[in-house]
Amino acid sequence: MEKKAHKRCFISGCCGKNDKENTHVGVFSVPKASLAIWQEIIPKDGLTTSSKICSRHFEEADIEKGRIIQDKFYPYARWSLKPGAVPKLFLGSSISLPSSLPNTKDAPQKCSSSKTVTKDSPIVLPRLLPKKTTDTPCSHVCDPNGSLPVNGPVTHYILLQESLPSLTFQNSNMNTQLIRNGPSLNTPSCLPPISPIPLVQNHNVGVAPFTPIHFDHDYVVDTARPNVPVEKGNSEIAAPQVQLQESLSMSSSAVHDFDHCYGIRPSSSIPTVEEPYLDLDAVGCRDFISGVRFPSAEWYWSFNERTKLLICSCHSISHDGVMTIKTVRILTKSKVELFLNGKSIKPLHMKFEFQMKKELSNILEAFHIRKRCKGIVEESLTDVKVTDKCAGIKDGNVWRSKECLGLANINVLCSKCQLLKKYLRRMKKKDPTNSKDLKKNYKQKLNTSRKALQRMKCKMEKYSATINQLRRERQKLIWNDFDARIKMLNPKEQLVVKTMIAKAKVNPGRNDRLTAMRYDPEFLADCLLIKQKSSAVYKHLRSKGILPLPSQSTLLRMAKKSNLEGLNTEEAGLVHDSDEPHQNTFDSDQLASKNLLEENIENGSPESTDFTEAMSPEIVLPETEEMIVEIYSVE
DNA sequence: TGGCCTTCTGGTTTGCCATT
DNA sequence: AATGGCAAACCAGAAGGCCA
Repeated sequence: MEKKAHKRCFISGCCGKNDKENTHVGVFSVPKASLAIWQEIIPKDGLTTSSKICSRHFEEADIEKGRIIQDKFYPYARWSLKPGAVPKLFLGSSISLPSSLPNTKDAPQKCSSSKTVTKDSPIVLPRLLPKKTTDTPCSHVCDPNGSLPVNGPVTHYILLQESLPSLTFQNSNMNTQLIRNGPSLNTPSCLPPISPIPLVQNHNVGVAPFTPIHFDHDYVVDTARPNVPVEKGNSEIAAPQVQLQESLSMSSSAVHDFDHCYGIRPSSSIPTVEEPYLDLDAVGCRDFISGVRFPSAEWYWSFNERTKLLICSCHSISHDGVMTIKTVRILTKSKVELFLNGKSIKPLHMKFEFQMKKELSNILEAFHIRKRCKGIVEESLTDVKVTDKCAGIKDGNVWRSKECLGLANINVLCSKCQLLKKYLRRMKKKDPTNSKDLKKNYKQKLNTSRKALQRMKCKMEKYSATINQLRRERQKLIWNDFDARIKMLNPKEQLVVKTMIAKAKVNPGRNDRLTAMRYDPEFLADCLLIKQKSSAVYKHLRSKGILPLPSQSTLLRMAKKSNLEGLNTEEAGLVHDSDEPHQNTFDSDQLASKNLLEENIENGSPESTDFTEAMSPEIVLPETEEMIVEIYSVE
């Protein structure tokens, strides 16, 4: 659909909008404020505010096509001209841009981009342009399938970075030809020589192809080895086996593959009797026992002719009703074995050999005197918890050693049970649950812990005081240095830093609002100036935290207040100290604003005709100008 | 072809809330 | 009560679309 003429560019008649290749071409209206300037620049008569000028007549820098946020470009749906932008390119009325002509719509649009003028070039006026170019609307036609013939001076090119590695270069006097995927591109000789990029064999990896490789670990994977029999030549392995075989009296011909070598000894419990057993008849037995004195009347002899067993026994019943049977068996003519309730015992400090009958009588006497080990009957030890490794056995409320000797020593316990008793007492101390006075122990522990806690608190207070003192000293040093450095800044910079510090001291309320923040009036005045110059910049500076700027409503209230107070600029803090040797960073801006205001006055601005008259409160000025007048009226 | 309307964008004003 | 902050409503200018 052909664009209507009134929407075409006033200068070239191009359509604007999107061309055939969907390349966006903006069309701008003539700003009212710039109409007079544009009429002077554009030689064609009849330019009105309703006229449209396409973007091809403006430099790229004058067109806002989007914004960059965090290094990412976000294009505007509608392009706009920057303030003060004027058309500079192809301003001749008779010229028609190649890609914008209605009758050359099929011409590729990319050519137009190559026909523009570089920024360093002067403004191209109509007289500098070719008088007649309509016959050859595009002097160089882009052929996407072939090479690009250049019939005229080419001003600039776009080099694709990703194409560089695959390019080869062919130098010539005038042009350098770039070959990329078949089609060749001509580049001017003015372009700097492009050094070929070394090809890297690794794909997409910046690693040198011959970088030596170092492994962190060395693994040797070996195949599974069969179970090899032990060779006889290996003495380290074979020796234990031989030893084992010898110890076990096993056949030496057998081959074994043992992991461990254990030596098994014969039991030592088998009594080795060197002397022959007592072999007496009744008469001989009577002769043997004659002359042996009994320790008491309970003792008596007994002899079994069949088994040739000669024993001397004693049955006694204790006061608690426990029967004890002590037996002395005559093994040989010089050895005896003692039994207690049928169990062989070997009490300490007793003899088991004798030479004379008197010595046998002494053995019986000693055996008679010795009392039976009663076991550990202490009530406090009945509930002691022991491990499985304990050598004691609990029978009812009586502890007894597994190796109880049967006969007590001096006390009522044998030596084994005596040891067990000590052990049980130790376990009782270790196990607090076995303690009767558990509550007492806990109280003692509690008191001990309280005392320890008190000591720790005292230490902590002492250390805290030390830490706080060190912190204060450190802070003092920091602030001294900080103050010294701040004083090196100019007053405006000091004000900014102080405002930042004040903002940092404010406790953020709900929603992180710094409602307790109080700005310096002078700082607020500067903020208002920034806001008046560019609201977008102000928002950016504030949102990004570049400067500690107040909210817009704050600025507005401040401005209103200053107006309501009868332009009392000093109270409103809008006046800069004229005696200040350092000029703040906005002085140049204020000067520019002042100049602009004066220009408006000279041009017959309806607000005022004289600068001094603008100070009069009767004259109603826009707030922004009023602020500027306030500032410079004092200066 | 000119004018009107819609849409988009940025700026301003207002009201409400929270904190000191 | 004073102050700061935020969000929504409102307004203005410019770009683009539509229509007689």
